[in-house]
Amino acid sequence: MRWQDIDQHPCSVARTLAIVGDNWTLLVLRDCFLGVRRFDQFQQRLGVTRHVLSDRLRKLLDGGIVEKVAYQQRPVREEYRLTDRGRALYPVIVHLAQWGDTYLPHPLGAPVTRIHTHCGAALEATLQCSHCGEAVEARDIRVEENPHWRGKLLP
Amino acid sequence: MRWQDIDQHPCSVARTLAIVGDNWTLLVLRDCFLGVRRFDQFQQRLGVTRHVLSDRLRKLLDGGIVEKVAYQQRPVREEYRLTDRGRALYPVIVHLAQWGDTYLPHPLGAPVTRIHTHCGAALEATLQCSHCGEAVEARDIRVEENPHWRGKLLP
DNA sequence: TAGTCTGAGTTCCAAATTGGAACCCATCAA
DNA sequence: TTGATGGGTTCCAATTTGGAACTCAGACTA
Repeated sequence: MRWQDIDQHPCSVARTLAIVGDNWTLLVLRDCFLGVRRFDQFQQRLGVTRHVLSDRLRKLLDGGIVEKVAYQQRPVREEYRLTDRGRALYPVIVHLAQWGDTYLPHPLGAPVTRIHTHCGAALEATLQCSHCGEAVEARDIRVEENPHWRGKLLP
Repeated sequence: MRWQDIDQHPCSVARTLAIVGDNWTLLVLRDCFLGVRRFDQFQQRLGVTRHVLSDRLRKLLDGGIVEKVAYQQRPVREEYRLTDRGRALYPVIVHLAQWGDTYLPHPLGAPVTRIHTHCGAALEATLQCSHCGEAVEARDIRVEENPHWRGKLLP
């Protein structure tokens, strides 16, 4: 199968990754959440080549994760801003950052700390069940296949 | 910059993505969490070519995310199992799946439901602050640069 | 005893994608 | 008039991928 066909897949993870699962795209998103908005700024920070960046930003646009907003007329200059859909991916970035901080620590410490502005504490995200409020680990989860795909998706 | 150099980066997200941020690797991980363990099973489910799969599994091994365990002797056959480090990536997969279910819904509904075995409810993960217990959104977070990189990492 | 099957890869080649660099275009500023 | 600036596109060589075939060790089968 080609990578470009995975957006056809019934799995939600696969369809999501068809937009953001690419080598550079999650780093572009990380930068979006740090407030980066302009093409050249992404390019300099990531060191990715310009046409790859151009292609990835187009995919994020097509997926509705960022939108182009003109920040000046004459000459028209546009920047890329996260949409609400895009901001909903924040937990993914936070958990990737936390995993890295925990398991691949940098000798000089974590480069940034995320502060929850409402309470002032450093954010430590855990997977929590919104029903019972308990912290959830992978072993506490059972996966149920929905009737239409019975026997087709699970191993 | 080459993609292969991003593991040098001070950013924890970048270093994490150096291991899992590849086109196919997060799908391999998704399958790990569904219980897939054997080379041919990954290969058939993903449709990825064998040498790409071989390469990705090696990176997951090197990153300590999976380990090889012999499930029979003579001939020795080994399977790939998640380590504790690997299981700690579960929130990433869960949030990717939830995002896909919400924003790229499949006409036939979500393919699988994750049930929290302790309480029996379908898991709906939210990003929560472990200090105050409140649900956290991207706009509620302020990023603080740690002293050593002052002025170098943030835009 | 030869032939075939299985699991887990490795090797080969053509096709697609990337990295690097240069180029383009509209506008502003000197 | 020349040169920046921002946001790209175009070109080519080098790398990576997709697809298919091959390997290898042991087991099963007739």
